[in-house]
Amino acid sequence: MEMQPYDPKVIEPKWQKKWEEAHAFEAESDHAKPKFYGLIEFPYPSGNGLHVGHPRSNTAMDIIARKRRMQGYNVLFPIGWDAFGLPTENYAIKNNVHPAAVTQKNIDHFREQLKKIGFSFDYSREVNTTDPDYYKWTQWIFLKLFEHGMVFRDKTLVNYCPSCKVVLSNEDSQGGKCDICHGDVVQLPKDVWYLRITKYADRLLQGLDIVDYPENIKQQQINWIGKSTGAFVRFPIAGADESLEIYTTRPDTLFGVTFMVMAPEHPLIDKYAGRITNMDAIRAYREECAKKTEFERTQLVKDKTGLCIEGLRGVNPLTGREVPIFISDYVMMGYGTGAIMAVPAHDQRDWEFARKFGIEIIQVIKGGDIEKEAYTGDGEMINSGFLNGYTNKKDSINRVLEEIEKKGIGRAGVQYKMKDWAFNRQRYWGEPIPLIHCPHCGVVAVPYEELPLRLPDVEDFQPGTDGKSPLAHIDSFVNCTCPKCGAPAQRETDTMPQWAGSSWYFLRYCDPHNDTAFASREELDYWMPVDWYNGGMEHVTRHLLYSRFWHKFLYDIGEVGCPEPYMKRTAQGMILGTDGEKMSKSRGNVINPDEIIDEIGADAFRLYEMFMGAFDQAIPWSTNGAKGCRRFLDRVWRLQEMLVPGDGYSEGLNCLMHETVKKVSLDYEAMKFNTAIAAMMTLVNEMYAAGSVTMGEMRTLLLLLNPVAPHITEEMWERCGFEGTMVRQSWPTWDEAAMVRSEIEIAVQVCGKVRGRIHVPADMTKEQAEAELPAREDVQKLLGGKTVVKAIYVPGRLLNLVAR
RNA sequence: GCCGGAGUGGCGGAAUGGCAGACGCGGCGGAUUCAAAAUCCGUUGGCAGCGAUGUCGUGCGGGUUCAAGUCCCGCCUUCGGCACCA
Repeated sequence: MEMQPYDPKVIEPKWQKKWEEAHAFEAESDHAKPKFYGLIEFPYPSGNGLHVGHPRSNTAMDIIARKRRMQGYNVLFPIGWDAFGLPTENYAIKNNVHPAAVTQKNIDHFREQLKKIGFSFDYSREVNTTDPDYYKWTQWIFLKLFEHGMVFRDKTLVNYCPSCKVVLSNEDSQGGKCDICHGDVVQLPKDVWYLRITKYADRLLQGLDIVDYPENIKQQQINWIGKSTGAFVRFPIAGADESLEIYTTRPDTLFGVTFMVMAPEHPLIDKYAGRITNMDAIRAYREECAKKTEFERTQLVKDKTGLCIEGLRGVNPLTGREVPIFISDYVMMGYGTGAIMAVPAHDQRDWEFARKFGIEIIQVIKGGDIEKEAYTGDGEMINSGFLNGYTNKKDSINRVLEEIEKKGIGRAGVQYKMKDWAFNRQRYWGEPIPLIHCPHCGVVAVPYEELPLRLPDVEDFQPGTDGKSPLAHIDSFVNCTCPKCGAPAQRETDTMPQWAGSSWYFLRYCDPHNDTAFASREELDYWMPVDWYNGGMEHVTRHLLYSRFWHKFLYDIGEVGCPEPYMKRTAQGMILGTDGEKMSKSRGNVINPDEIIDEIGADAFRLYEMFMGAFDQAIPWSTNGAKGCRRFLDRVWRLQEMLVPGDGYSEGLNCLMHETVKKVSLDYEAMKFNTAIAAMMTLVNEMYAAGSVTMGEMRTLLLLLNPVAPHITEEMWERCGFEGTMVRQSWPTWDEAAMVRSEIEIAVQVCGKVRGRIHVPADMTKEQAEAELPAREDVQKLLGGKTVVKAIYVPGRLLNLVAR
């Protein structure tokens, strides 16, 4: 009988429908079972539809989730939509439609695309951040943060994107570029709502010790948090009743201070404007600095600019020595105290500044050549009063800190590069911030029972030129009464950033339909923490940090039971265009997943995305490579023609079967999908070489391949007449004993070079082999008359003969 | 400048210190076909040789070792992240 050819267009929809009807992938309510919570970053449903990067991340977790089900776990593998955000809002403005309508359309399109790839998501737990039933709880958590003093308003210099017309957090403006439109960000003084993430800086660092993240992700977070230890020291201002406080990591160099520097925006300058004799020049310099873009300020580091503040002098609190105070934009207002003590002998930036302005350089640590550059190494302390003779940096820092505290001129302290999270956006398509401005009571929280505070319908989503959110123009939204005193009051009109909804969505998945809590504690305690979270590297210093922060806060107020949300994090590499460049519309190198699936089927598409290279590395797309994966599935399909009876493994394939089960099982766990698939390809090649496949061999092969290629394996499972569907079969096991061969082939090296191969008994010991093998005839032949000095036998591998 | 990766055939990439190049793509030869596609079989790192075989080969220069793609020291190139962070 002629066998039907492999036709994914028929079998893929067939099985997708069957799975859906059987609710095959819905998490079970049975809390007695061991659980596995696998998570992928929920997508932003953009108008462009799915790109080939989504399936790479999703397939990887899908493989793990499917394997876990077969291992007997109760698996939660959810999906949802991170749907607030500017691209949708901008599209809505441009096309004159409501963002909610755009969002719904995009979500429907995404869901349809994901279903076509056969991911084993639990669609019954879908969440959507723009759904009022969801953002009610985003607002609820915000109010909890507010209640606990974690929300504050401050007028400071903030990152502002003139093109998107929004204030951005530090995380959203890395490198001085807007994260949304990639345009230049400017610094403006603005009144902004902040979340006190810096209060959690230390905890966010410590938490990294108990989680399983790749080292580079940990490092990036550590660098972003940027903790440094040092000291705050007050330098009295000569002739005034006030001090200029500085932060330094090198208090041991206090005796080498020859000047001080303030940031251009430092408030003390205005306070003493009357005493400063060159205030006009100072004002001119400040204006010059304000005009510089982030790029100019950071890239032109070679040439330091600045100006001496005439009429203000600082006094070194340890030596009594008077030093000049400068203003310069190499000191930032946003870090430390906005002022520094300058030690040109031992800090390269101070050294360059001193050289330019002809300031004295006093060496206090022996070493280097301070005529050429600052010496930042260790050495014996000199010119440093009570510190003279100290040779250990730690000791001298401890000694000087002791002295500073004794004299009451400062204290030890820490600083972080991370800043508080600028949290409000002047845009429409986000969660309304549930706060009310009352003329009598100040800022008042919207009562919990009034949540969700819904987004009002508006005609015009365009942000105002006045820097206000579109909501500010809706009187019916803005005007309200104060919940405290009943007086007429006004609502906050800014919305939350896109990162708000994604900071806790993994909690909602645990209990997505709960309308009395964001999730019940019982469900949270069962499912949390997330066992395995896969996503992209671009979220390491944004979403990953923000959500850890929210989670730790919820933990502190007793709402969740675990201190870290994600036990294990992995990250996939980016898929590049066939030209090796990042995919982009403008380059015209975008691969459309729909077209690939249409051509080779979803299973081959999944297979190729996992096979193309190391999972965590960037990799260019290869059209032929993808076809090769389809070819492999065709070969698997045709194995049906070679089926012979037998539940076990045939003698010739027995070893390889066990080896492959082991290899594939371990490689999936390590996300080494490429080598797992290679092992299955080798097995299939050997089956062809053998000319027949037993039922038992077929069964195992289908089980191993199922997580990667679920449709074809289900279809073949059915055609082979195996029981049930594959979803809840048991994962195959291997037997180490079965993998031992009686005789093995090893390489023979002479002086480290391979000269030939011989067969030896597998159970030969090292001693035995080294004593007996050199004398063997086939070994002697390879020696070419040389005399063996030493023999080294590596069991199962090789024999190396050192010979003369 | 700092932090973290990566440099291996024509290409994507494999290799607990132990036979470099698994697996796939591409190429070449053959079978099948009227022909092509598809499929199947064989072959495929460079150089020399009809051949067995020899020889050179994992970015560069040293080193450790019986044995180095892998470990150590010193560089180069490249990608990603941060960056005047006191």
